[in-house]
Amino acid sequence: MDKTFDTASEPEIYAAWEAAGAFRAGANARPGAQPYCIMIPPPNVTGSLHMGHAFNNTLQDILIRWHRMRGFDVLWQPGTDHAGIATQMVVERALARQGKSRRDFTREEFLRLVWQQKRESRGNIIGQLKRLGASCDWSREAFTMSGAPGAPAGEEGNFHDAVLKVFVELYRAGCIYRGKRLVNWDPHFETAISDLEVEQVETDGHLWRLRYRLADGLSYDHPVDHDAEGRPTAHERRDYIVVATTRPETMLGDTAVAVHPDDPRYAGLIGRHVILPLIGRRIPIIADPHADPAKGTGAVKITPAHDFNDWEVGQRHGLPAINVMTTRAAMFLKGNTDFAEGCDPEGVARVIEAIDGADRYEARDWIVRMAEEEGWLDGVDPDRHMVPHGDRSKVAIEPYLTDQWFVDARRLAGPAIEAVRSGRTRILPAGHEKVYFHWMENIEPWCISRQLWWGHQIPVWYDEDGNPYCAMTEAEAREMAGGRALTRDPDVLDTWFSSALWPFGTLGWPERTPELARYYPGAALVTGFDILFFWVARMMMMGLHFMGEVPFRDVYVHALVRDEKGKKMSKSLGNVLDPLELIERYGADAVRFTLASMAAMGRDLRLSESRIAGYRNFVTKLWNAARFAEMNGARPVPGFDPATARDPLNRWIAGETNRARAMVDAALSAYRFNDAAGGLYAFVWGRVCDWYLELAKPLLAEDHPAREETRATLAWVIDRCLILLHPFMPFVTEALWGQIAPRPKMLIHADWPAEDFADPAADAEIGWVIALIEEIRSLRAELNVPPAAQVPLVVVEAGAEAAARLAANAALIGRLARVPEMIRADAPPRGAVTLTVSGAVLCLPLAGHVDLAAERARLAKAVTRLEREIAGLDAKLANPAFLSRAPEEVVEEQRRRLADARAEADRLRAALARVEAMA
RNA sequence: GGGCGGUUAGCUCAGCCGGAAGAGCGCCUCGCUUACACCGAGGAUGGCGGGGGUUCGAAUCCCUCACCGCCCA
Repeated sequence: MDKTFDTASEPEIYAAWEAAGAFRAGANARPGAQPYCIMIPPPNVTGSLHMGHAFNNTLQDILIRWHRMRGFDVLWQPGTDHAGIATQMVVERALARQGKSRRDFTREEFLRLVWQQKRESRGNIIGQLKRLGASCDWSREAFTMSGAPGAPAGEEGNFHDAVLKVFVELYRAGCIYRGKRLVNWDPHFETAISDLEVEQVETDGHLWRLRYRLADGLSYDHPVDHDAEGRPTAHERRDYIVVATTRPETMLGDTAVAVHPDDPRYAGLIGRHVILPLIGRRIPIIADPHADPAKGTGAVKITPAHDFNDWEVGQRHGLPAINVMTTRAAMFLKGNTDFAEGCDPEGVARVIEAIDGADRYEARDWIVRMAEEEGWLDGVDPDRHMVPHGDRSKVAIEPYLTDQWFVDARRLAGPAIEAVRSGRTRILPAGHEKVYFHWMENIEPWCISRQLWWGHQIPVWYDEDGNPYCAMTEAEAREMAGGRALTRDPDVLDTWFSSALWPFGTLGWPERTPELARYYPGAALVTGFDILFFWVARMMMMGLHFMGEVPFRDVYVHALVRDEKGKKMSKSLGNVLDPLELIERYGADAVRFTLASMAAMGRDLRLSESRIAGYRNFVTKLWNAARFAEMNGARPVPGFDPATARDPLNRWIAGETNRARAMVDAALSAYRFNDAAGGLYAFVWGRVCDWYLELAKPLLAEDHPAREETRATLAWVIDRCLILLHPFMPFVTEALWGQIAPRPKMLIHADWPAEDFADPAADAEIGWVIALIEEIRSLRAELNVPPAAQVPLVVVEAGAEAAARLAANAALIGRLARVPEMIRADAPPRGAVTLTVSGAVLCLPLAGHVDLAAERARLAKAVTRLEREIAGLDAKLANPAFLSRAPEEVVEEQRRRLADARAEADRLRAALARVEAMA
């Protein structure tokens, strides 16, 4: 065996699992097994594996492998989603490099290109998941566009049917409708996006104050000074009203000015009119609570077609909505009759001349300049405010008035709220339930149409009069239309609309497949907090509506992976740790184990490379433990039961092993991955390697009577380590499993143990021996005894139990504590150092080696510490309130501690006295 | 503005249904003892963010303040 595990062999191991069909649904299931199903959060088909994916899929793989070994009927359903905007963007960018755009192609031609892109990209992310060790059933790989018209060979799933069926049924149930609404419009991609795809970005901008002249020669007194109570003390005569805005360019679409109904400053102006600068449109001054008297000037311009709040105001007051922009957020003025109506033709002509077709920001600059030149700019203040941006395009989104399709989410939300409230689906950590409820209870209509080509085209056809016919096929729609000529709605559905069907669409729905019956609902969903709304909430709604049952029992929401400084990893910050690079350097096992051990519930994790290196060392440690076993002839003995071992050491490690197994089971059942990983680390390194292997060395000597038993136990322990670690570190464990012995099954299908063995007497004995060895080592090191010095152990007093333990373990103690012999004596020899072990008085005669000053310091320090503890315990036990109110066992515990501390302090004081006598 | 989370050893973090402050990494001192130097042995290091309170007892529960982060307006 080599000295380290070669991580370059990980892909071969993966290939062996795949070749054996080890990941197939139901593989290793025991007869009558319960199903255990996890749906992978489908990564974007054009994406590549980032830390979040690595984390998310590591956790899923741990759960999956653990259940598979326990004999459940396991399905880990993999797949990708078609990521409408992102994928179309990839193809359009490639075309742009050739100086082409999608408009140079027909829709069918373009889609062929996208499918080609999909097939090329798909291998990326899937290959990366495989590199991580994800044991998904790849034979069932799904895709959210499978079976769509134009899908090439190999893409003939029926997901498209499922999506259309869901649309048609929701439409017929009245849960989907079309309407002209203000939507979040992405001017870069020229499509509507949903509320959730909008990011609010705090931006430094300005608040411009514009003077709108009052119509009809009107003027009013505006307060310009106030006394302490806020009563106006001075006024100014104005023939204009000042509105404050962060977006002057939208003024061309203004249809009112709003003031607060209770704002005394403007009370007299309500119902009057102003004349819009530049174009001379006459618009009313209205009273609406949307105007905030404390903000800006208290008067706001109202542009219903370009602002959500203004849209609401417009609805309340019956204002017209004038759209002044194109789908690219350039000014749309020429030939815009809504815009020109009622305006001064000269002004309109001038504005068209200056900024028609100009970008919204150029238009802003021009308008501000005009305001300055013409004297209607009242002032400018810097203003930091939130600007909505498209989460994909990163450009400022434009509220835009168009016809779009919406899901009446409110109707679907009810059952989804109830399911979590009643506990049919648990959200972990529970804190996220609150967030879920809050969002669900305030849910807004969901805009599901996208002005893209790549996606599920909306199954609605229109006749010449614009009447819609919603059906699964055009033929059906035509029948509904009485044979009239139809044209199909060109828009496609939001990708999340199809992802919402993932839990049942991947299992064959709308067909009633056996898989659907067996694996729905899933056991768990493992996902990041960021898509709780995008995805989880929508799966809940769709699952309940179409399956009548929740899509999963547990939702484990994990945290975000950040860089070591706590920053969110992002490409623009350049702080991205590439999981594949880390895997290349440290191996997938180390990366996985790191992620698992940092997966404390509900807390973000900061990933640092040194931590990964530490767990790479752990892989090596395990490897060398197995190597040690091999070198000592420890081979697995079929049917060996460590409960039959006689030596306490072997019985002890058997108990430790079973406790470790129980710990892992408990931790994983509660999704406490970090506890499981940390506990395994402590067990394998801290118990098995540091103690069992060392203590076993004497027993493995050629002539030792317990040799065979110890070999068998050692092999058994190593096997158990491999089994327990396998869900976390699948590669190195599988490699060792195969190397150690020929096996009937690969480790991935090994049976997870369930026995419950413990021998308290052996535990107590070995615990005592370990404590003694630690004590001796510690003393020698602190007193600067040369490592090579051989010092005997002097037994001054020993109870029956201690004497027996000493006798039985003399060889182990001698080797690990470097005491070649044990001597009996009636009193501590002069210059001997006393050990503190229970049930015996033992010393080390260090007269010749000891550094007296160091020893005196050591003892004095220990005595001081004990005295402090004794004083504290004394005070506690002297407190009548404590004695009467604290539980009996707690009081007892304190008494015991006090007695122990006193006894030890006495011993140390005696030792200190001897040292001082020698000095 | 509303909500949520964080503040524990030099660093990254556990512990938080209240009863002796923990891990990993780093650091210091020893050590090539035939599994492992990606190692072994030993060691140092903590007003558990500040202030109040509840309690016999608080890192853990309550209130409050400060700073940091996230989500929603």
